[in-house]
Amino acid sequence: MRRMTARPANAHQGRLLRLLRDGGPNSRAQLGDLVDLSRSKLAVEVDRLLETGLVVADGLAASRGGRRSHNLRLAPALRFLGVDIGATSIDVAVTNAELEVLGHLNQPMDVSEGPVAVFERVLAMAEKLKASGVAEGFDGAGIGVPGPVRFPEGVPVAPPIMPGWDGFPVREALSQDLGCPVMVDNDVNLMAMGEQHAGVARSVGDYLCVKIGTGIGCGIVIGGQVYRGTTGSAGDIGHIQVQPDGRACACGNLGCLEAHFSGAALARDAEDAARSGRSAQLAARLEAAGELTAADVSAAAAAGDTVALELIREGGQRLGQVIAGLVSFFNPGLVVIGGGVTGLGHTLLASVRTQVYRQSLPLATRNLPIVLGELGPTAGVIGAARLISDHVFSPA
Amino acid sequence: MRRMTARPANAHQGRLLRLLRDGGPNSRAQLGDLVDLSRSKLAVEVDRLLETGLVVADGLAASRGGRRSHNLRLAPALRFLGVDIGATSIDVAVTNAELEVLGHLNQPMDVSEGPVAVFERVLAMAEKLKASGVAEGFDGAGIGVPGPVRFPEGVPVAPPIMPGWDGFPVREALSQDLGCPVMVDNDVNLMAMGEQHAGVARSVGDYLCVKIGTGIGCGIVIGGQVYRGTTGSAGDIGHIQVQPDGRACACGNLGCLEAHFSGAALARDAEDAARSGRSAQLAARLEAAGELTAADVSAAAAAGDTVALELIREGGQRLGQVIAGLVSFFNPGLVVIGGGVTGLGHTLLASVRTQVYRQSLPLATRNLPIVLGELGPTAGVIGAARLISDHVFSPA
DNA sequence: CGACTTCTTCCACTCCCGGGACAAAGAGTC
DNA sequence: GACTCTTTGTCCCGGGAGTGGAAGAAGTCG
Repeated sequence: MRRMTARPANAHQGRLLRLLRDGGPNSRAQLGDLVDLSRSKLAVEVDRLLETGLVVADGLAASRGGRRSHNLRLAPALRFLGVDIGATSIDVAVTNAELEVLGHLNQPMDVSEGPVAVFERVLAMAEKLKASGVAEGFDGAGIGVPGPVRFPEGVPVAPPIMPGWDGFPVREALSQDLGCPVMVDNDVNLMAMGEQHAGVARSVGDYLCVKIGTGIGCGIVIGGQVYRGTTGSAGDIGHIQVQPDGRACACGNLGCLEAHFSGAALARDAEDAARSGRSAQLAARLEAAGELTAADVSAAAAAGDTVALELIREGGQRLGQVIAGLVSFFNPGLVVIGGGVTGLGHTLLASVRTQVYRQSLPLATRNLPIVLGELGPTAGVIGAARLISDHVFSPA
Repeated sequence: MRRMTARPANAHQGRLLRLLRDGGPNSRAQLGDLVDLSRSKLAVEVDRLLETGLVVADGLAASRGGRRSHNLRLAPALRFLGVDIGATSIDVAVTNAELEVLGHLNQPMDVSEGPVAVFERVLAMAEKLKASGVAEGFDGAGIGVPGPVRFPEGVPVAPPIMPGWDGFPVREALSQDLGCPVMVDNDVNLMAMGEQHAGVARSVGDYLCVKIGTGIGCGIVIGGQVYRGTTGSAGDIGHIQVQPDGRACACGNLGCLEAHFSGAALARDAEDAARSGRSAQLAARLEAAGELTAADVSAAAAAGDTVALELIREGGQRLGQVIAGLVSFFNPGLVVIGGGVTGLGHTLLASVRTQVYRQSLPLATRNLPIVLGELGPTAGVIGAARLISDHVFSPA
């Protein structure tokens, strides 16, 4: 069932919609303070938005000393679908027009099973959310995939960890199935947008968002906009060399960051440590589970296991080395570290900070916060919703 | 003598001025094809520009099959001053409104002599150019300095190689002395703008411009605009670590790129090679001149000296290592290498290319040209003129 | 209850802009 | 050289967008 969502007729209306999205319900007068339009003009545009149904009246606003104003808010029935496809799991969430998460599902699934199987699952999860009553239909969907994307077309290109996805028309296909507008982007970029919208990066124009999961990627935000590079592969820092003649990487080179530090590398190192008997804790966990993950390392470290701590510390140093270079080059106003292994938390952060503050130039690091993402697994889905809402809230 | 240059009254006029600057003289009709304005509107704006004197009529245009059109061109008396202050020399040039260089002077001078002495010299050079008849006054001046700049104010901040320049109000002071608008930027950024305006980077939106001089810097161009970072120090890649526990750098760290490869490092390596007797050629040059520079290495390499070639090859490898990382991160559409040691030319280029194509991901390098800058020492001054012309040709 | 403030609506006026009509100037053809 | 066709420049009209003032509605505060 196709749902015809109205679109703003001009840039002013788009601006107003985004203000209502980011700032919540607001009165006409307050909007007037923000947008620099004459009262009459503002009234006209608001009336048109009310006509389209994108905006509705919502009671009286608090008085500012005189006549009380009527509040405006985005249509409460608007729903966006945020989908974050990771290497080994899928997150699907439903948000309202203000991008508040109303329902969120997570299921393990290997992305290598291919686009058809994955999207079958995604659609099933979306149906489940609908059935739970949080949505009747969707006005747009944002999709994140763990690899480079040709953004305008919404098609993955040459994704290393996603065999079978190269060239699959994700945007086209899902737009058909869901009956609503769809945008596709790299999962890291979406995390960056999520942290910017609702997380630690609010009010920062230029920043970097490093996501450590199965691999490592970096979202680049410039002037509030995600920068994607010439072919859509910007931020692909997992294969920067951190050690000449270092470990062999799946990409064919030696010493890549990902080979030395990432969810996958950490798990392998931990298993090594367990088998060689260097860490009793890790050995016990290996015994119990049959395999180790980054989460096990995190737990062991929290329990005081020195080998686990050392692994994290060393990884943070590698990561810090790369980030230091990027900071010198890009001079961001903030660095956010997030992703699956954020559980490593402050041990990792301390190690990264030490390395960056030591290696980068003082001018670039003087006021540079390096922090953990605060949204965890919802960063991706919120970013996805944000992506598509930017699209829906822009004139066609 | 203050020269009051008119400014465009609106964005349309600015657009037209920049079109005339970049495309040369043009007829109304051709401009109409480019700007998507109605003929009436275009006529009005052109008339106003003619009134201000920024644009003048210039004979008849070639016929396109019907009535011939009158050509328009930017006022032939407009003059921009481009100043490129390097670590050890100063370039000053005068351009017309189309940014063609009408006169160019170069003098050796050490930037460490301080801003007052340097600008005295700059003003003298500007006077000399005036005296030679290429200009009567200046409608704007762009200044490049070898260090980070707080761009909006036009003030150098914490420049490592420019003691005494920190906080010196360059823009303010020169604007007073020259009696025209002045903009200040990092020399590397100006080189990037120069190569974009008149060099190899025409028609490329996102690219990197690596300048190798006494130090090493990198201009970052995104969507045709220079990116300067949060504090104006973006592109400062000279102190990215290329070797853990490598050579000591003036900045206090170990293994910085600049310590291993730059004009200064190359000269030092060459002297070592000469003294230790490994290279007869270099020894002879050292004997003759008393000291060696990057140019000597370049000349020796051209003459077939294997030690010099090896130095260049090794340096290119270091540089390529860093560029490979930046390419993965930034995914540019082009990489330009320029600066004083471009004389090292194709030996260096080959070495860099090898390293980048081997280390970066195929998706990022698939269509990535890595080339030498084609403007040489004029890139900086043209970029400076471009900077200020963008300012002058924008509505106030 | 009255003075003052804030918010909303209405309206007249201005300005911008697009497009059509027309004239001017050239090219090409016979 | 006359004629047609095309391109270019100019003029004018009408529609639409936007501004700011004024008046009215709905509050607060003393």
